[in-house]
Amino acid sequence: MQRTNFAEMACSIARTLDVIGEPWSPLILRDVWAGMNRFDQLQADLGISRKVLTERLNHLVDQGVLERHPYDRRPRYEYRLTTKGAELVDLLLVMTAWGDKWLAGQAGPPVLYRHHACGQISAVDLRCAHCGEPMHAGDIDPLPGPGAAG
Amino acid sequence: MQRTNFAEMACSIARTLDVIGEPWSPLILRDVWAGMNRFDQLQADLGISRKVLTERLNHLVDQGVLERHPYDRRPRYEYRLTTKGAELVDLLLVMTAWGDKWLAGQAGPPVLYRHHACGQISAVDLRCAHCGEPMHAGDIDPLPGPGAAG
DNA sequence: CCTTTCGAGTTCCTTTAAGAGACTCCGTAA
DNA sequence: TTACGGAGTCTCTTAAAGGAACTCGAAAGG
Repeated sequence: MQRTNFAEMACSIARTLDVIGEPWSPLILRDVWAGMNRFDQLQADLGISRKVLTERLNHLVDQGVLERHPYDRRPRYEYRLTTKGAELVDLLLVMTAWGDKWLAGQAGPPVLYRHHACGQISAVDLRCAHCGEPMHAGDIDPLPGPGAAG
Repeated sequence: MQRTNFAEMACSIARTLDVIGEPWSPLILRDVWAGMNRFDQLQADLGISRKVLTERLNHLVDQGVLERHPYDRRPRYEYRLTTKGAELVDLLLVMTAWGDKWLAGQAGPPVLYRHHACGQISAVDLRCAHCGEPMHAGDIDPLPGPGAAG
């Protein structure tokens, strides 16, 4: 497909999609976060085509989400999350919470998260960074910002 | 392309991607949330192909994320978020927060959100649903859950 | 020294999806 | 009776995903 370029849109959602919106990219991020750092590990775990994996890894490195670290005298690299990439994992946590609630069915969630601070199995909850109260779709009004188009 | 089916994977991230992971779907959701409820409005605002818009809307309705509401005696429908869909907007808020921080550049965020509870321009912050402390990539350990594969 | 092996890509080919734009269909209004 | 508006549908071109075989470089082993 000749895909539309989301990066140029005056919308942070579209721009974020340009970084991790392609098929497989969020799952690659998930795996790297979970400690799968090498090409063949990722390829085997995901069952992704090697060609596509190469493209995705290059893109994620170009975008500053992943870094290549040599681990051998041969040209061998591990992929690790940058700070920018680690903060993208928040997105995965929210996807997990939504998928667990709406798509897991009788079997229940495939993965549970234990929170270090309290030691409990838990999920993420969205709060206002300013007042700490819940912040969801119906709790906010969008306004044009400084970077608005036009 | 013959795309891999994410819905069957034992992973809530993959399953969520099966619902809104296709190109354009998050932007359609954004527009519907912002009050663009009709086919031609969406098509004009996004610049998306009519064929692809039809496919995406059908899929989102099938998945229970959007609902069709007749608004005319002719076969005319408005698309509205279901509860399931409105909760997906959380994902968009997190994408916005990340994009605003890492991709907005000098111009600043294209859109600002005012929080009803406190009246301030703010962004979302992830907290543990159990203890209320911050919950991010480094604050948790994944464990196998009841719906784990195999 | 010659051959294997291993990990990380790269190349080639087929299939499927996105983009673009014209066309259809149906009720209403002029 | 014709024109119009809104929501799709059809067709064709281009690009991307899947799959599998191939390459390449450094080490290891006989």
